[in-house]
Amino acid sequence: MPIRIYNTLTRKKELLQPIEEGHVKLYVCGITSYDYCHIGHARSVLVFDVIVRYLRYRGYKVTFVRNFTDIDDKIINRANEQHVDAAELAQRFIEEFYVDTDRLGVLRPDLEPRATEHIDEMIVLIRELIDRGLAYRSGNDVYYRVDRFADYGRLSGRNLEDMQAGARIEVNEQKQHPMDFVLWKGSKPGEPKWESPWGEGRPGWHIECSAMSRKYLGETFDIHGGGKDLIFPHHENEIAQSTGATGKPFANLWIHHGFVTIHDEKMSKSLHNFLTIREVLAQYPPEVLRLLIFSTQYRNPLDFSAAAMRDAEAGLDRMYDCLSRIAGCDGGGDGKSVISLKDRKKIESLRPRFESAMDNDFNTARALGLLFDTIKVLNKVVSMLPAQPASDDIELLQNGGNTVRELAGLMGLLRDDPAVYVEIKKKMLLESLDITIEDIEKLIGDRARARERKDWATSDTIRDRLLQDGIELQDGPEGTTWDIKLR
RNA sequence: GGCGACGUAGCCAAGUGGUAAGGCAGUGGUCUGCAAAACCAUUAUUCACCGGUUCAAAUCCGGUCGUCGCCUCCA
Repeated sequence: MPIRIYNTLTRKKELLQPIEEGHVKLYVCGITSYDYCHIGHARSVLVFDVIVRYLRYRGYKVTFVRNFTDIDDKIINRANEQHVDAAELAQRFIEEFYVDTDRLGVLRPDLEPRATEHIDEMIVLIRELIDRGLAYRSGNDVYYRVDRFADYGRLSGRNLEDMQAGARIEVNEQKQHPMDFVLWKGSKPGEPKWESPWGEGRPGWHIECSAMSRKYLGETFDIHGGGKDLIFPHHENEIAQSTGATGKPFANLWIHHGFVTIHDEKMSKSLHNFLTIREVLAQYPPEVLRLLIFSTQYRNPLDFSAAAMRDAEAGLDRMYDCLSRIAGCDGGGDGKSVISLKDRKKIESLRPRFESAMDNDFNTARALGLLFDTIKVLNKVVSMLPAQPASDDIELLQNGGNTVRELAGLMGLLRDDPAVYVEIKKKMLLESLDITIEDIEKLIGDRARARERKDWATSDTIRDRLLQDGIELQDGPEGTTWDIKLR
């Protein structure tokens, strides 16, 4: 079965047909490193993480390049505010980026080029554009001449007239056309700068991706990705630069994911409504955020809220509980199978159904639904099992559980041992409560003695008291266990 | 103003012509001293609204309303 991907350029789902048989070349726009990453960045990183993992699972070789923008106005401004060196600031937040993405269990790309390490390649590209009449020098800057590039606006579905009509751009005397964009910026005193044929300066934002993708993936490659907000102007300008310079198509497929919203508004630095990855991970296990993000197809908006995280957490618990239950079902005998043909088929057909969901534009929401659907059947089977279950049934359960875990793993889910997952969560939640494990255990002991004398009033008082602290008691055949009550 | 996306149960969310996946919450049951947890079962005659095409529409076409995004830095 072929993989179909929605292509922003054509607004249709298209078959993935790598230029080089079996080898997908993917370029994704990474962060500008001047601050901590928010969960919108997390979505970007996680969406491409699952895409890369899935393509590899499907047998493709994937060369995955994601850049760091480590020089730009925002970095310079922030560095000035904090009285630090711009390069140091950029380096620091690249390191913080790794702290966050490592905690999320994100695979590192094959190559992570930085803008400042590719100034020479950018200069070469700008020269080519000047030679072809697509760029011009103006003062200390170099600009791209948009009206010379016939396809300008194709990716974002606009034309120059429309854009000018609604443009909120300030008039710049240096530009021949208001929509022209800067390729090289002459530096002002005190700013980071590099030598160039046009004097000291620094590159414009868009040119780095054209230069670096060309260097590592070639003039034409398979997939270029990023957030929807990059379609215009960033990706539009990349196409103008790259195709302008080479005369060849740039990327064949463009993947753009939707935004994370809060109260249905886009999360962004300028609106000050963002939550950083680390703020969220201080409250929830990383896989909860992954589950939330993959519960919606990547192109749709995703509204973040505590309620949504709670739901995701409950769902993840359900997944782990199922695995843990299956792990407890060992020792098959030669009893009769209790699994119906229908249930057996459902369990055994998970993989092809999962693949067909993912083949259809990486529909993780549907894929997760299939996983839960299988979990429902697995749970049912476990509950039907007699004392001496048939070894065939045990084998089917274990295979089913293993398949669930393997496929969930493509989304970076169910990677913990179920028992470990529970422990980590308990520890995390206990830290936010005003009670120690010793206190809890002492009260459980008191209550056990009360229960022995059938003093239900005392027993219930203790239980209620603990519940007020967020501790939930569970009486079982082997004594009383406790758990943190979910938010 | 231009361009685009979306509107499916209380909430989230699949479904892109063949008679509504899944999760959370709710309800009933099993279990329990009573609970909780867990498991099982169950929950939309209907897909914003109005028209049209079709044997058949949540899915296609036209219109209306609503929400959001891009056109400035943004994942």
